[in-house]
Amino acid sequence: MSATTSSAPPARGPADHAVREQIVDAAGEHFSRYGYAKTTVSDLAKSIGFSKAYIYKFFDSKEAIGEAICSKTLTGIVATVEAAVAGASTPTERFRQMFKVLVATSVGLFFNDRKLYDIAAHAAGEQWPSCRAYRERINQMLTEIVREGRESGEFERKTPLDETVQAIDLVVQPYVNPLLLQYNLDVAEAAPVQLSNLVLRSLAP
Amino acid sequence: MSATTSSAPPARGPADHAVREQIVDAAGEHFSRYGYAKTTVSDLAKSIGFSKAYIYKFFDSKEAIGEAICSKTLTGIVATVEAAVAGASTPTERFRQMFKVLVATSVGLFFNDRKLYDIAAHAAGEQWPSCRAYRERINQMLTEIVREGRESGEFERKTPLDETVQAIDLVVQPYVNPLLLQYNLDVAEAAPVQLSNLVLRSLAP
DNA sequence: GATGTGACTATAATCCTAAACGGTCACTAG
DNA sequence: CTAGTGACCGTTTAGGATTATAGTCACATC
Repeated sequence: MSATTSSAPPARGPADHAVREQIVDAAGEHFSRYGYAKTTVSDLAKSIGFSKAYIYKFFDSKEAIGEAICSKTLTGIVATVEAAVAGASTPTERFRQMFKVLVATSVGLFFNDRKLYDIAAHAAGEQWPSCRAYRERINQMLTEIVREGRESGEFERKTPLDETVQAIDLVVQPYVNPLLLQYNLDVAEAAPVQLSNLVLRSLAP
Repeated sequence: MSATTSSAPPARGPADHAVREQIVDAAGEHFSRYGYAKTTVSDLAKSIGFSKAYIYKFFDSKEAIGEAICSKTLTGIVATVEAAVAGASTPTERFRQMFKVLVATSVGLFFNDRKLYDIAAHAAGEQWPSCRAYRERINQMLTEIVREGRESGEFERKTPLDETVQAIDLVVQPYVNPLLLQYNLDVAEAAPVQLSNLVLRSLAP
């Protein structure tokens, strides 16, 4: 539930402006309903009662609007995961929970808000900044969990932290990256459990 | 360098017949050069000096010809990997080698024979029998390596064998499944090493 | 200076029809 | 019976004209 974006070129016009928010709201609605490709920026303009040209006072391009929506979507997933992880008491449980909820939420997006999912998948393919930020956020969470597990003696300490986290990141990516997840839906239920077990075995002291 | 296929509906006409081989040879040549979509079955017929109709005495469909080519391609990869693994002395080394060579060979196919790679990727997406067989073969190899490692005391024995192998399979899939590999090319060099380390840590007794 | 737009262009999507393609079948030749 | 094919059909594609869209700009209003 944090603010809109994080990185990315700060775009055009004032960063906080009622109209900017109106645009984002309208885009969220339209993109979710009709998809990115089938909503024109004229549609967006019409729905907020301004001309198309005015939109371009706030966003560099249609893609930049897509970025904003994608960022919101991914931020939402992260928030859900953070809430779930907060309820787990040990690093082991936090990892299991994080992986499970991350995948479940993403799969949920796929089935319940497919149009937004498609934007995220496209964004992942094009490596939009929102997706880089998303991946970094996941990496951070992973790092923190492993660090805590090491401090508490729950996880081994010999392997360099970066190396461990990097490898775990590679394990989870196919299920948390929207571009890849869509090809792994058939195992998206079982994989988090099985892979969590494997990862946790690899983390044993 | 083994025979043609393994599973799959046995297709039409006599299984070994000079013309069948001619068709497969011509298809291998054409598909590799011009791609699956851009070669017509008339092209194939012309290049072996028969009519299009005759091709259908041996294959159910153009797709069935694609299957044969895909099967040959994947069988070739497996052969390369088997040769490489044979040279490794311990299960640990066999696993590292298997993962590394499997990915390197697949990446090589991507860059040196893109058209054939694309067929394999498409086949993986559609779960053609050749791809099921390929995946099963990889699973077999994995099973054997883990089993031997357990017997020699190199790997832990508590976790059920199936479970272990299944999880390792999930780890390697994103880099050995042609459909997925193409999205992971940027890490295809580093991933096998990093993930081998993680997997082997998880296998430690 | 801030808010807002209509008129414009170059590119991308859409639509349409003729050609090409996958696949079948009845048939011929030996 | 085996080897082999031309002619045919329903569906998919190619590509070219047409339309829609992203994005800009000079200008208006307050």
